[in-house]
Amino acid sequence: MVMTTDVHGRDLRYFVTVAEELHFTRAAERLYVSQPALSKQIRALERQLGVELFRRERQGAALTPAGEALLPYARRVLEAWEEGATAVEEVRTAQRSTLVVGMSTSPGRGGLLPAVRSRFTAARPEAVIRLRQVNWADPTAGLADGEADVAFIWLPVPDQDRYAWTVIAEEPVRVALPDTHPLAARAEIDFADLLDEPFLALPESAGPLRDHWLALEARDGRPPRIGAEIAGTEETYEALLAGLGVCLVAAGNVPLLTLGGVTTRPVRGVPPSRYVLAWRKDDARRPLVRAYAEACRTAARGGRGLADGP
Amino acid sequence: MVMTTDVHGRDLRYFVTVAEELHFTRAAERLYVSQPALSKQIRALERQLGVELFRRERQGAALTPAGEALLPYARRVLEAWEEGATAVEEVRTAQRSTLVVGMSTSPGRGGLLPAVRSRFTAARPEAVIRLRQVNWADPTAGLADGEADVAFIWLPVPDQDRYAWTVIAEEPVRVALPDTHPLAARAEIDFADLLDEPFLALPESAGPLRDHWLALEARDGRPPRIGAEIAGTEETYEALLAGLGVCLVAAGNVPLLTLGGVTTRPVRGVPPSRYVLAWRKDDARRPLVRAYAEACRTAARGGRGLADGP
DNA sequence: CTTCGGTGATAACCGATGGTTATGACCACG
DNA sequence: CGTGGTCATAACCATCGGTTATCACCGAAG
Repeated sequence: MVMTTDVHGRDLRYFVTVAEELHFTRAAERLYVSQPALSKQIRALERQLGVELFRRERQGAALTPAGEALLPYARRVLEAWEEGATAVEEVRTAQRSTLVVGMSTSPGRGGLLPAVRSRFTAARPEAVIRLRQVNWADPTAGLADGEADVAFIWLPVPDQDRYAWTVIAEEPVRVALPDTHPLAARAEIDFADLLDEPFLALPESAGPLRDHWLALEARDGRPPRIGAEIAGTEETYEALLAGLGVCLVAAGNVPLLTLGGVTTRPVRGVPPSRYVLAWRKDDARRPLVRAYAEACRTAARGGRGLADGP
Repeated sequence: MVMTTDVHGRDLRYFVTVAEELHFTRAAERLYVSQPALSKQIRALERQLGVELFRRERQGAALTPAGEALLPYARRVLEAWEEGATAVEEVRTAQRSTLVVGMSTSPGRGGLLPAVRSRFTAARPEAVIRLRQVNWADPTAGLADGEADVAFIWLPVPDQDRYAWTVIAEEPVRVALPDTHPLAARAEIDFADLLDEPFLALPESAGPLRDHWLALEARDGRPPRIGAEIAGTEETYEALLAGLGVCLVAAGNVPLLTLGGVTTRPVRGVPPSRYVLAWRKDDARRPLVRAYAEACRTAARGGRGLADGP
């Protein structure tokens, strides 16, 4: 196994140009460098290879056998790199013109998504939207790991200073119970009456959001009973039916759960939840992100006093 | 046309290694560089391409789509370069193990060449000798332009300080004439009697060697008449037959011309000529050159007091 | 024979690059 | 809650790759 040292693409480009011109000064002009710089680099390449590539003569240069041997490979190297750079460039532009929208569940809410989409597409006709449903284990719905560029999520978000958002809705909280649950008979429920109920909880990794849906701040320090962990709509529905526990749910999400056998009731004593479109602060300047956020504000009929944050 | 900037092969090697390890620290170890250096270089490559190649995560790194796209091309670039370097290396070793022997005419002289070859091959069995006949326009028989590594030539050599040599023979000079020439009747000729004869001369480019064979130093400042220029044995023979002029010839080269119709006679008043094996001083350390010179010394029965020079 | 124009090589210099070690922020794990 | 692993950052330094100015060389043209 021969150990070959690395080469700078520039040196090969210089070499090929000199090989084409057979003239250092002219090649230097074509390359927009000074002739001494070119001479030195070619010399360095020769030293690196341990062989002369050109014979310097009065009226220019001539390829040595070694130079002759190298030339086609040098061209191949440059060509391969050019193709690689182009391939990357394509990915780059493709990803610059597609926006991935993360969501934990369907946003629903009376055609919110189509409304945003049509506004967004009007502003950015060339852009492509990809929706991506993300497991509830990730409270940022894909923002954290770069899977999504923007995301429909519930506050609070962990790592608060890495994200910005605009509020879409502030919704009262209801409790979801199996029809068979004793409390299901009541028209409205005090959260105090739920303190001893087993709760369905988001995975640990959801951090403060898990606490939020357990209404930790309304429990006065007493730890909740966890009936099961849930990471998706269907899971939750099945867990409710199975009587593993109850759970809080935003008013706007109620339709996702009330498929039969499950009821929801208003809850007193729990603050409303805020549903937001969020993005990484790093991406705040990306045109597609800005455009989507703007589309979202207007679609949610901005001006109702809903604030951006943080 | 997209303008792609150059890339250093090292950066691609770093990239490929990280892509294989998916782990900066391990990759840095494999590459024998520090982890910060690797991080910085990858970052630089990403900045150059304007795109992230890896997503840094807790337990290592993962390729982004752009990185995924680049990887195969990066491998192709490295591979192409590896092949190119190998090709050059082959040329290098080939040329290091072949010795090109330049000569203006066949050295003849009773099997000199086979004797040198056998001695040389005994010392360097792996080496290959290539003989190369060079036009008389080049008095260094190919040393000057690199066509030959060693050469059998006549002194004086131009650019004296660029070459070294070992003397093979010091031979008396004769004059070659057509049989029909009046002077051909004499057994021996004074050079004074040749002063007005037209001479066959080497090309201008032969420099001092041309003057030598015109015996300029024996003419006392009177310019010679040039009957024709000659650049090869057959040319010379034909020119002599045609009566275009006479010419001086070393005793050892007489057999090359006396094919019929041409005679040679000893000349008084012209110093003997020295036939040498010469090489570029730059090459004085090359093993093959040294070995050939040594073989030449012994084959010419060194110790007869023939000096090396300069 | 000298001058002149054009070749590539060399020198002196300077900012950028690519490496080092030391350190930090972060997070998973006992 | 330390501890050990990740990658990133900082400060520093030698080398690299470029510049301009200049040289040595040689062929062509006065």
